[in-house]
Amino acid sequence: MAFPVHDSTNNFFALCLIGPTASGKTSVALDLVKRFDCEIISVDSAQVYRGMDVGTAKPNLAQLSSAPHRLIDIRDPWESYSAGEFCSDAMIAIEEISLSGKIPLLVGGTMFYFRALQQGLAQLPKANPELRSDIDARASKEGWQSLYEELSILDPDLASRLKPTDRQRVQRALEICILSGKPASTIHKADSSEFSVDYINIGLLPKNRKELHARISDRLSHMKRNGLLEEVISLSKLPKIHRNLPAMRAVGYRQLWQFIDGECNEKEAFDKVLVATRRLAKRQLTWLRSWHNLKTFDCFAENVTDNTAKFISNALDVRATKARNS
RNA sequence: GGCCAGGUAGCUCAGUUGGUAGAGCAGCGGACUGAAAAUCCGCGUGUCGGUGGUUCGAUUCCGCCCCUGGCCA
Repeated sequence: MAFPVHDSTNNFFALCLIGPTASGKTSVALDLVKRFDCEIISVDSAQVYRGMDVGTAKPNLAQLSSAPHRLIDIRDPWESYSAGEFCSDAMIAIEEISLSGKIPLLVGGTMFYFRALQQGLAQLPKANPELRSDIDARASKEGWQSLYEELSILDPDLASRLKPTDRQRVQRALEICILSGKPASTIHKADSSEFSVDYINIGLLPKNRKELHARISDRLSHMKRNGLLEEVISLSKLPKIHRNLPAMRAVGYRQLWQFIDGECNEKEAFDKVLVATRRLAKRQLTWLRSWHNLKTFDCFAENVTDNTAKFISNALDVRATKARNS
């Protein structure tokens, strides 16, 4: 990607507001937009899909018109999206917003996207749907163990770090080896392209898990009243949609689809949604626990926005001073 | 009030012919290079209702008490 070269103080920079599901990221972000001249880029693997509004807790139309979000509603639910596509879309957005004189504010909970953007992805071949369905077909005939053994020959190094049961990664690893003709792990080791963007990471974290769980439960009741089930039912009726699509495996959609298909009753389905949401939050917190340069704030404190805003002003001042002195 | 059944992990329950206990679900920890709200890996977290007694030893046997459900009054 063509990207202007800057010295360390003239780099583009961006704010990242990172937190688990139901931590109140959207509300803080909307407040920050009022206080700073920034523009929001969504970092959310589910909100990219059109028509998935209630279940992904997407900002509503009024919110979107007062604070436009980039990278929301950019795919149909029967399409797919990826970390790689996110990286290039986000880089373009960061560049455009910066050149327009505003500050990019990346907001979301898809930690893999944040990671890929900040640390870069290796130059790997992109996803190939035909090859993947070939691999799936072989797996259902021969079993994943046999594909894992094949990977052990093509890329012993990577295979040793994967479990034969981790079918998604085994598939991806095979895909890379087959498409590139070399072991995936050697490409991983090659330098990933670094973009010259400075990121200021702000974490919105619950000070105790119970409170987050309560918030998740309240939000699910709210989603239920707001037609979550109806949303999933109407999506399920679209001709190109089926339950194995990446979009339909998202929390909420997957479990309610089980109810629609008669695999459980409605209450059971909503209970499963609750559990799946808590586990999602737990995995997000695991990422965040070892995140580098993360300034964290209690997401349920009454003055979260003031606290984060104060931190941001301070960071901006430091930057400005540094730029002046160089 | 009487009779019966039960009280074991956060929940539903199993079990110990007396040697301080284990499943499922929930939960917790971790991994993460183009599906990531995905995909995997690991971990029982316990005054066995309370209190006396018998016993080397009681969650288990016995007495009393408390609680819950059912039946009879």
